Amino acid sequence: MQKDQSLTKFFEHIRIHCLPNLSIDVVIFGFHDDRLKILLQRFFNSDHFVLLGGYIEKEENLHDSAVRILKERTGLDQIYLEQYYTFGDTDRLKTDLLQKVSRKSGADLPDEFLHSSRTISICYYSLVDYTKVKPMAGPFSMESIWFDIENLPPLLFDHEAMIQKAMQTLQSDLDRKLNGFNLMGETFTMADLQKLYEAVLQKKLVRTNFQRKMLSLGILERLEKQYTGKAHKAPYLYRFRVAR
Amino acid sequence: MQKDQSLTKFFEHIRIHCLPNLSIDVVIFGFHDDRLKILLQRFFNSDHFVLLGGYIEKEENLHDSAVRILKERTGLDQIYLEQYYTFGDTDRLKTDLLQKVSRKSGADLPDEFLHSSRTISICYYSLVDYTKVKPMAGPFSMESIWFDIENLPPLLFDHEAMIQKAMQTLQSDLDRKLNGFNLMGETFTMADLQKLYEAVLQKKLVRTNFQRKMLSLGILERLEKQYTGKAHKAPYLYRFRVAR
DNA sequence: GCAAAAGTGTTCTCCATACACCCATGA
DNA sequence: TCATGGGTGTATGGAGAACACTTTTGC
Repeated sequence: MQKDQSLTKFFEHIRIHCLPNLSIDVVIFGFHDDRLKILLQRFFNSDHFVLLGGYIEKEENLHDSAVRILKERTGLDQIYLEQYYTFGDTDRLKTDLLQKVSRKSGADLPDEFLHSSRTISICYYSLVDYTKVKPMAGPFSMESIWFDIENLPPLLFDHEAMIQKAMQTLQSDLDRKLNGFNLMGETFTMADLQKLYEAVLQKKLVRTNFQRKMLSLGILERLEKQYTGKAHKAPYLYRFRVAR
Repeated sequence: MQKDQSLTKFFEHIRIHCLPNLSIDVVIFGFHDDRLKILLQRFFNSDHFVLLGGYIEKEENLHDSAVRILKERTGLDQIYLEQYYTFGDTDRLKTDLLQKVSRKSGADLPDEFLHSSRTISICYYSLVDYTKVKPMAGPFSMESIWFDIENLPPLLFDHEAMIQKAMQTLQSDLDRKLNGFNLMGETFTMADLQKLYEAVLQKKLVRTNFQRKMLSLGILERLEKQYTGKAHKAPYLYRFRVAR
């Protein structure tokens, strides 16, 4: 494996072209099987995971940087991204745990990681259409995996706190910014939408009132009925009316 | 004037002890004469102003850094601080304007400013008791002045956008976090409090309903009446009931 | 007593909740 | 015709808006 060499090259590239002491991490939310999911990448070959992230090029706007990182790793364009917090505690990298994990997994981490200098991370959360994401490998990992928000694997650094704060932000943004729609596909039933809201807010909602509330927003376009072959009334499909 | 020399020393100190490419800026809100105010510092001897800010020491937590900067410049301890956004566009320093202002004012700015490298600024807003602030001089300025939010002076960099976003954040935080109280003194009348809310939300509120709403929160303690000598009913004084 | 401001009571509307009811579908 | 889920109607309660009313104060 020439992992070592390519990683060294990677870090050299970062050192030359990117801002020191800074990184971007992105909490990528998706929705599938009635559950809210987060896309994480395995940290080398360990049993720990981390958020997708990257570094900021010297001549690149912050937001553009987050967009680029996401595009590189998910193949997605036109992504919904929201900056929500910047994490900068001196002990946020938890290097003790990092070294333990690295030893245990036999990963041959470069010094840049094991004794990494202080890094401040600007965090974004992103809402994506789960079905459209094609996870791609990153420099620290061969695989990216979707995890249930309820059932996350062990995480490195302060990425658990990042996810928690992203979740809180999403919850309080959901009604105000109506951005939950970015998690859905092109068309969907009212039941789908309700399940999404329930997954984000982590509580049950009353079906009939939810329907009225959504319709009263005036942003849904009712399409034809969806006949599923199930023994009950066929639900309407809806689409988001694009603001013009 | 040995401004040049001390500034050079200051920047050398920064280069050694602080993180490169990063800064902190703080929007300091106060309330006086029924108006919402912001504390700004004159940029050298120019007619332009900037937010109070500073740099992050290499071994200092982000929040601690903001606290230190505020304490150095206002003398305040126990300050209400909230991180709200990180600004990082490549053109945010608006160096064209900076150079023009510098030439016009005859300020002899060090190269670090005129051709300053990319800086990403982590922004906080702070709510302080106006009467307790004793503005102190900073490295770039002799004077700090309170300005009406409605009547700000010309600003450098992207500090106008920072203030605007801080204002939006404060407005939407006001009801949810009930942090407006940090802008008031120890005791106050209901009319004082209403004027504060009106200044922040920039709209008139209905007196009678405002009173009921505030009292129903259960966080106000009613004290003795305040006899002002005016020819009308004396209002009660209130104090914030500290959570125990 | 009067004007001005503070405090309280009352009504109305709106929205969220809760729940009853009917409708459509396929077995 | 029955079970299941989808869609609509309706009663209720609480919060906010609007406004009438009373109380207190110093002149």
